[in-house]
Amino acid sequence: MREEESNWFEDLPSPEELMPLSQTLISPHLAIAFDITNSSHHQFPLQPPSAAEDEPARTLKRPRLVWTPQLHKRFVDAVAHLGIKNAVPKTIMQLMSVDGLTRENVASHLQKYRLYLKRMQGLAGGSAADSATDHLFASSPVPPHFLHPAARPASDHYLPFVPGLQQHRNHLHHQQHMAVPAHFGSPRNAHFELPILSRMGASVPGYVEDVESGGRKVLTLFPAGDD
DNA sequence: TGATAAATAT
DNA sequence: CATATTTATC
Repeated sequence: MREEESNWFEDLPSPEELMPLSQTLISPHLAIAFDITNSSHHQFPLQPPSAAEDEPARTLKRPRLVWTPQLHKRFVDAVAHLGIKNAVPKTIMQLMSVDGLTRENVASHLQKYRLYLKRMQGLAGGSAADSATDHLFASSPVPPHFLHPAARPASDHYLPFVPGLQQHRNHLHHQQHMAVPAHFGSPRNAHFELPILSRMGASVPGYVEDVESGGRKVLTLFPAGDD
């Protein structure tokens, strides 16, 4: 009964501000389990033949975002270069320039990341054993400035880090189609459309793949380049 | 069923 | 924007 979910795209940065990377949408399991990307087939979401209705991106609820280690790496990198002061969700999101990534996503992740840093401070020098919870965060090295209360002055920038500066030749290995999961073929699962790709203005070769995992739709952003 | 991650609400 | 709470996923 909520019709107010049609505001996710309003946070989308302008194409000019955006430095779209090559992101691939794949199933979380495969993304995390393997370090490979695998685009299945069409770059376009499955669309019902002769279906008059489209443009569902406006009213559909966005699938859960899965933070891959690579994506988190990019997040940390952005925060590091921005500095703690400027490391606000909006700025981080803009610097990351990951298509499909919303400010809410970054804000939520930032919250967890801060708690992670705080928790890590408490156990500094002692046992830094990750309790299987910080796996994601542990995957990426934490800049020293993060743990320091007043380590660096306000006018400090790690690096310029201009969006588009790290333009690597993101080679999307969309060669092989992903292996079909054992439990593929969910009985009753609606299909969701990928929103942003369409409006990116042909800037990003991102691939869209809607995957139902055992009955739930999950969206995974999979950065292929950088570092 | 519980724990964790992400989303959503305040 | 930060924090708290709720929801979904593992």
